[in-house]
Amino acid sequence: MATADEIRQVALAQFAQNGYEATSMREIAGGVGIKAASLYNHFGSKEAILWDLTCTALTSLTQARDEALAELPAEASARERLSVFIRTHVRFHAENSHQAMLVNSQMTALSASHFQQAVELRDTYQSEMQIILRAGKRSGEFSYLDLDLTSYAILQMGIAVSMWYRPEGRLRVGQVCDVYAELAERLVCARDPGFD
Amino acid sequence: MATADEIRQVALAQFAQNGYEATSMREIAGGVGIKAASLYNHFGSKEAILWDLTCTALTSLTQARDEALAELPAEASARERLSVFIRTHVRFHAENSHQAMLVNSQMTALSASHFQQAVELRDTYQSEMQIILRAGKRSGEFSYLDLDLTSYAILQMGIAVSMWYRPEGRLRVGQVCDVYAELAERLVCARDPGFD
DNA sequence: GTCTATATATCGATAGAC
DNA sequence: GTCTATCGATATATAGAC
Repeated sequence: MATADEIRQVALAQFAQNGYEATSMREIAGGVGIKAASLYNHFGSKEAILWDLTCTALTSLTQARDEALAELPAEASARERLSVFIRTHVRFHAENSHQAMLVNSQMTALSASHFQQAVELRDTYQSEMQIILRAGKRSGEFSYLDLDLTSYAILQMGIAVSMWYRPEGRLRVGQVCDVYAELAERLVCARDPGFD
Repeated sequence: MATADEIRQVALAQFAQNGYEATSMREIAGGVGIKAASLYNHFGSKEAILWDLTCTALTSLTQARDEALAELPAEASARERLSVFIRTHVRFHAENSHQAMLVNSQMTALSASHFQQAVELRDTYQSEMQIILRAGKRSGEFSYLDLDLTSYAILQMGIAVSMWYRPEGRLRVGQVCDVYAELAERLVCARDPGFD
């Protein structure tokens, strides 16, 4: 593997587990097997590493969701779209917990400019959930009290999976996705679109 | 206010907003209006401040929940108990967002011994949710696929309120509690206990 | 591209005067 | 209980040899 990628891998694990501020360039270098000064041949600063990792995490998450939704037929119901979204969302947070924890708790360590860009990427990702919820209410499939709060609740349930899921645990990742798809449908009182 | 309490107030805000590692003793002292060395007349170390704040936050949260549940009659239904729990939970996270964010993202900065004690306090708090969910399933009020995941989901929805709720926002805290009580009931398919 | 050596700054914490 | 002064460690980052 290229050295830059080894640095990404080690830094991601350490930032996610111990926090950005609590991780030193020496510790990252030690994990790679080089000296701290050599890191600067690959990244201009410590913050540049964090920004690289944050960008990759947010775009990977969005791309995974977009690819999954693109496989649905154009006439797919809101219920189907919600199911695909939440399953991809939960699977990503289970299988990429370090990337998820980085985005969830280390973004404040970014520079002001990078932080703003990261917030925009995250908001773009989350806005698709509200589009689906609105469409489902319009079609009569969904019923909910508040769009913002319901969308936050659905997304947050899945984000938390990154904090407890372990591959060797009681449930396979597919089972976890099944449960959360059911929970999300309950939050919007999902009904079959042909119910009327 | 006693100086120790002023230190608690300033440190809580700075730890929650910028993170424990990113906050220096000089910055805390500056917020109080004293010099960094004077902090050590009130707390033995920086970690002692974090531990003090974490303990207070976790016991306050548990106490608020216990007091609210204690006001219910002994024969209260699981549905009523869930409603009181989630409303107290959400209200605390909305009105004490700094304490909530401290517990949610700075606990890893504690010493190993203190971290373990904090995890136990948090688990004790969360276990009551599972007791209510089990009772509701037994009585036929609730229906859910997985106890652990459903309880995580309910608690996590409310925890996230601390990250976005603003007193000057669109909804009063009471309205937010109403919406989340409804969302929690949906997650367990809550029905009136006298339905059969 | 990695190394040693180092610059410069800041960290948590202590000593001792007042 | 607050202050000034400072210790020793460690931080990010750079310079220059190889």
